[in-house]
Amino acid sequence: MGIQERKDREKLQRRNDIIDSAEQLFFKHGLGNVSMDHIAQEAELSKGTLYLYFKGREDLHYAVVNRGLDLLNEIIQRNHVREASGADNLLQLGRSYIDFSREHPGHFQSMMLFDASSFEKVDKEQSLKILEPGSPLMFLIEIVKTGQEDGSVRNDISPEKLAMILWSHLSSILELITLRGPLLNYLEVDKGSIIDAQFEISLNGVLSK
Amino acid sequence: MGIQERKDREKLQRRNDIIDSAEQLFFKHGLGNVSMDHIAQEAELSKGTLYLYFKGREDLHYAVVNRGLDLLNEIIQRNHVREASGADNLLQLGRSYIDFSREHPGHFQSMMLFDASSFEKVDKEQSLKILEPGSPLMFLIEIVKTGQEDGSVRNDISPEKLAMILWSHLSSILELITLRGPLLNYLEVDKGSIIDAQFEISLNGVLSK
DNA sequence: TATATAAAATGACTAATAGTCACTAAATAT
DNA sequence: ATATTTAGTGACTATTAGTCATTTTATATA
Repeated sequence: MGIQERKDREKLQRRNDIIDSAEQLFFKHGLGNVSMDHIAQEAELSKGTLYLYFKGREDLHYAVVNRGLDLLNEIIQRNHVREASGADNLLQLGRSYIDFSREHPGHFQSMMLFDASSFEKVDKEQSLKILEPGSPLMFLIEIVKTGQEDGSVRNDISPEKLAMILWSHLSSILELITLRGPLLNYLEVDKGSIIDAQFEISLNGVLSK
Repeated sequence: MGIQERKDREKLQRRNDIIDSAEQLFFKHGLGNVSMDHIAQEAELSKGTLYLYFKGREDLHYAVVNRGLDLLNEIIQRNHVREASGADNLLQLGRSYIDFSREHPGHFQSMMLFDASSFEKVDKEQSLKILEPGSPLMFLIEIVKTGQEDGSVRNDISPEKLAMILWSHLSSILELITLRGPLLNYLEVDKGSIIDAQFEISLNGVLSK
């Protein structure tokens, strides 16, 4: 039935239009300064319609986060070198994440500000993308495994644990730079060099000796 | 003038009573589920009175955070050994922070959930406690300096930078455990051992070789 | 084509809640 | 005893997330 297909396509399109509007406003005015009315107006729809496509504000926010994850994943996949060692790909993945935070600061902030505790408010269908194969985190775990197999990464700690540590470490520094710039300025810490330093420190602790 | 002194004392007392009430409710129901009306009721005051003592909700939240910082600082100072090497005190400070997150989970969460971007909403008077001498972060910087002087800590990176890295790294893992337990469970990562692993990794990268 | 049914969209309405302010009450000074 | 200053009150406003009875539009049917 061709009509149903078109309708599905249009529904998806409308959904994406709404995310476009939300994204644009979030990035422009900051997450906390954008109301559902505001988004509805931008999307040229009534507020009620937003709730036909999203469970609520958090669900819409998470849809934006999901786009960020897709973007990040693209960058990671693009820079991944199948033939390289696990260690090298680890380094590369880190660089990809840093690039992402620089090239898509809005998305990065949106991801950092997504409250972990509001997962229940997110529609189940899109809820666990972070845990799906192909997500940045899952891919990182795979790379750590590869590194442990080729001997370039220490194997006395489980790949999941190592991956979570690496991810948390890098995220925390990027968050520091993105959200707490004034603190770093006050302490006269250079933003570029702190990334390099953190990178060396935590990667070093993860590679084989 | 004795009357003025008593009044000042009573004012401070009232202020502390309000923080007590807020703290209690925050810890019991979670930060996001407590309204100003609720706090006023708990403190047996009218809502308007809260605004005589605090600039707004964020300011009150920060007052709770400030108490947490004081508590953390106490623990850090208690465990500090003046005669020990910088490296040893670094290790000790990390342990103190971990202890704090375990013994005062409410305060720890409250600190983690305090939005860095809302500093402007905080009363100037209590605003920059994090940057005052004697705060955990400033004390950490001092310890790193000591370590660099006694040769136990690498000195090719500024103490401020190293301190920020260490602080961010440990905070991120503790935040992971506190706010994203389900993720760790799903990945079958043990909470206790991930702390140990992260500790080893990031401390190792900071000590002299 | 005209009519019935289903799907999509609307926006006025409710509920919750942060913050304000004109007023009252209590404490202190004269 | 009265005036003045300080502390406290709670009804009110403004904002905004989310709902739902109603309307509009699109599709199916006769």
